[in-house]
Amino acid sequence: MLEIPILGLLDEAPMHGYELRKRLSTLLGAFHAFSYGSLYPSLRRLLEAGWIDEEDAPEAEAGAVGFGTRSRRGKRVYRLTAEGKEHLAALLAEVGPDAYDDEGFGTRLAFFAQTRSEIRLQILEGRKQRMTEQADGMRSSLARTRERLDRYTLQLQEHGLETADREVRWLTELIETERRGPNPGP
Amino acid sequence: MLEIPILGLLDEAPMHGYELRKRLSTLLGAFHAFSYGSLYPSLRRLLEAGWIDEEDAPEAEAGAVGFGTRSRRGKRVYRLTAEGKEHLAALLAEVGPDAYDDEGFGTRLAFFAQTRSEIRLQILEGRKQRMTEQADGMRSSLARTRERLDRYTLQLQEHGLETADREVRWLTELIETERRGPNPGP
DNA sequence: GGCCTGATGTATCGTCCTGATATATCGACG
DNA sequence: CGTCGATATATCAGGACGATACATCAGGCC
Repeated sequence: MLEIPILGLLDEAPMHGYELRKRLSTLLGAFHAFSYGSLYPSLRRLLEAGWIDEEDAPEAEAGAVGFGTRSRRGKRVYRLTAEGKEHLAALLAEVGPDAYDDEGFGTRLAFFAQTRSEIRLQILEGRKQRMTEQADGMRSSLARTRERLDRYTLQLQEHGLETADREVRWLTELIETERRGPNPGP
Repeated sequence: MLEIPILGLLDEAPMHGYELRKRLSTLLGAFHAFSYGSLYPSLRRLLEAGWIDEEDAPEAEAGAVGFGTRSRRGKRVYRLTAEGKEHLAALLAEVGPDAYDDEGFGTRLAFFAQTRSEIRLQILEGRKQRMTEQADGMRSSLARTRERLDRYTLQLQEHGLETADREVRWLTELIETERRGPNPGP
């Protein structure tokens, strides 16, 4: 879910929902934006888990601070807790399938600066392997069916294949750069 | 939802769910695969709407053919109805926002051969405009924040931007090809 | 002053998808 | 004859998406 991006952004500075959403849209570029329909429920879950808490906003009224009942115009500012910081570190250091798919990889890369170089390399290699497999799968499927496809389906599949191949090359560069100049960890 | 790809595939030949799913995974290449959790409910909805019906499978038993109760091993073969064929044609000829986003465009392109050249051009132009706007948004956001971004976030955003730019160029080529050699409609 | 628009800000709802899981049959291979 | 992988259908819990509702606030405009 939105665990990593929310915790990651709150690690930089306390923030309210609206601002989180704006930052999320630009942060991930290719990896789409998220709607309020997922943002606010996520914040609630993170609150319940204790990873974040609510900072007293200057204008906030006392009494009746339940989720959804707010007397004055409440700007709800969220902040990362100590447990949340630990949890975020654990999530970012996670290697395995989750870290290699589109969303898992994208969100982790966006917060790579907060990880050790060793972990960064493992995630990059895992993602590269995943994308290589995907590209090879598309390539062989295309080779098998090429002559049966109409012009448009063919264009669609070739474009998809080239996109995958390009990502593999990009990852290769990232890996080489990482090996040559291993930035210090967080 | 899965309306277009299911109807489109069934238009080529009657098929059962499992085969639909296999064809869907390869058909769309870049535009991800779909799970059974969305496929079977979609089939049910399409049945209820009357766009498809169930062909008698040779081995199928009589009585109790309700969805979910099947006496013998039931290979349920689906077929496009006349209304379904009309509905599909209407969907494919739809121009507007829905036809320009990732999913809407991908699925329509895969069945472009069943559309008139005029519609094809409109959809390609719409998609191109959409992607151009997206790329420009990323470009200006990147220009504004470039110096504040760490190396990894920068790489992520630049890769996303290049991917968007590449798609615009690809669409430009498709449009030119379409204008030069307007394939006949279906 | 009075009005409107657009940005800020929080929140929920219906519809649908995803990933996991359960169940059963079929063909091939040793 | 047993077992393994492919074929095949189906459901469930959890959660995402898009739309929408509702406020406040700053600024322009007459």
